[in-house]
Amino acid sequence: MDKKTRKSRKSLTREKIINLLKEKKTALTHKEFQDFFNNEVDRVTIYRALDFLVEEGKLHKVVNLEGGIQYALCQTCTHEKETHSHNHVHFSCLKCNKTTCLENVTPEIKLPKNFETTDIQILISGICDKCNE
Amino acid sequence: MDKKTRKSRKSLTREKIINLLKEKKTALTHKEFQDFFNNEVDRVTIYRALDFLVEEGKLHKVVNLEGGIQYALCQTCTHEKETHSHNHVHFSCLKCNKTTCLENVTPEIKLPKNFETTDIQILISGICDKCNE
DNA sequence: GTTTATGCAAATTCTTTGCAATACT
DNA sequence: AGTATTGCAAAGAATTTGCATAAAC
Repeated sequence: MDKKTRKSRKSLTREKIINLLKEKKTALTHKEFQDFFNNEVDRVTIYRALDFLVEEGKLHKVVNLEGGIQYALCQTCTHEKETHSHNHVHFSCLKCNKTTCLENVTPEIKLPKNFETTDIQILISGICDKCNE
Repeated sequence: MDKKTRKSRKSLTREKIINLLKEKKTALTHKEFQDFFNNEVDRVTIYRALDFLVEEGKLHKVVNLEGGIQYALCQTCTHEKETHSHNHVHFSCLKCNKTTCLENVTPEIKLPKNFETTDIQILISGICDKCNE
């Protein structure tokens, strides 16, 4: 169904996804949702719920350095759909494996003459503050 | 076979891959190689040749904003394997669809306290200089 | 009652593995 | 001759599609 004309209803799966993301405070892959839900939710349902939430602007996709897709609940992203911006940094810790948004890091990138930026995605892998003691 | 002990031989597929990348001057996906080779080369062979070249350090993987994997021939990357670094910018033009390395752009990213960087990948999509007139 | 959300089966696509044949050195 | 490369078949993983049932409004 078309995104525009569709009327959404209460969906247990979508609620579970949002709640899990709030609890874990990290971006998760489709497989991880499946595992956390103990396979009680059909994978197709998870695929569809994730797509729905991305379309709605509640989640966004994060691509990790290996090309794997994770879904994140970004504070700054969830509010205003129009100014929905991704030029912040996604950090993936090699130790605890958590992927998070570094909301406050806003890098400056000077492009050569005549290049125009539409979207930026920055992926950093390394050790996060919690694992680095 | 192990990367270390292997002795490489002349490979038509690998040559074709390198030549195509030099000609196109853009990062390509596995599928694009297949198409450009008119399916004359088996896809498995392409997979293996690409892996080989990445291991050898001749190519590197670029993950695009949708999670698709492309293979690029970066000037700065091809030479010294040890200093092989990816913290430069990959630019993907929305008009001509070419993905290129902006070799000279070296952004400064200040991470919060106690974060340690191992690898950075920066993807920018927009309009490239050639399309922007 | 109508439309959305879900589950199951199956189709499709992407990638990897095994093995025999071929080609390079 | 010995080993790396290639092609083919097939296995395996990831994702999508179709349709019937269940749930929301």
